[in-house]
Amino acid sequence: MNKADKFDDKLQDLARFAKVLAHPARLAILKYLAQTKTCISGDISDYLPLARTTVSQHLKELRNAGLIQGEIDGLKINYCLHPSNIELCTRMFGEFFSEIVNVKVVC
Amino acid sequence: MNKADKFDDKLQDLARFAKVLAHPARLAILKYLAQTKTCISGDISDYLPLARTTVSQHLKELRNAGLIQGEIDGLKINYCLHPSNIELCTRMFGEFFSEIVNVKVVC
DNA sequence: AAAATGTGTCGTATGTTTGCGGCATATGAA
DNA sequence: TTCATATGCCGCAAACATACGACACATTTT
Repeated sequence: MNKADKFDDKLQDLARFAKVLAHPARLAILKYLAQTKTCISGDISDYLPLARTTVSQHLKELRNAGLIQGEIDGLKINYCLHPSNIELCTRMFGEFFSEIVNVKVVC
Repeated sequence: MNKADKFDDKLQDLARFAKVLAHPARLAILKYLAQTKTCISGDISDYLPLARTTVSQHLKELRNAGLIQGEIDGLKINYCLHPSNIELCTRMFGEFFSEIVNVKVVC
């Protein structure tokens, strides 16, 4: 029943990124990681009003989308932003918006 | 069970915009409207591989988010982008990305 | 007045997301 | 070896999104 795959690849990729960004917890995690440079999953669940497992799931989605990466450090996992993919995402949104912003309109 | 409202207002607003953009059909509609300047719902469902009612629902979400507007013209409704809100959305994403892009990272 | 047209809303089936407790695993400390 | 810690994955329940046919409604056209 999902017809999303009948659309242009570029739009699908952008929609996938948008979906990952479509939850305040994930936006908050990205901002937090931008501040802290790196931190562990437990720090994030202390910081956010969410259970540890819930944060873990959000981290998974961010990782799947390539927006963050994790580095194992003994018992802990240090999470960081994934700069090149953040940049790709930034560029893709920028390009999309440039196509629809400042369009003269009739109504 | 929805804890999304425990987050910062700004992040919630951005997440709401992201959610609307998180479907290729809605991205396609926005691009199509940017091209055509204005068109009716039937034109869009002819253009996209979706049923008329499905398009109608997507249009509703875009309208609710303020990204498009409709003007009644007799029997038809001419849809257009909503330039000021598109610009707001562009700005909000731009601001968010500027906070997380080009962050030096340790892993 | 009757038919055609362009839309919107409703109901429904199916699929996806969200939040979380419980369990498993893996590293490090006692 | 035994215990504590950090984390991930599983499974569930509730909520939400997606797609669409059937219907209703208003405005044109005939």
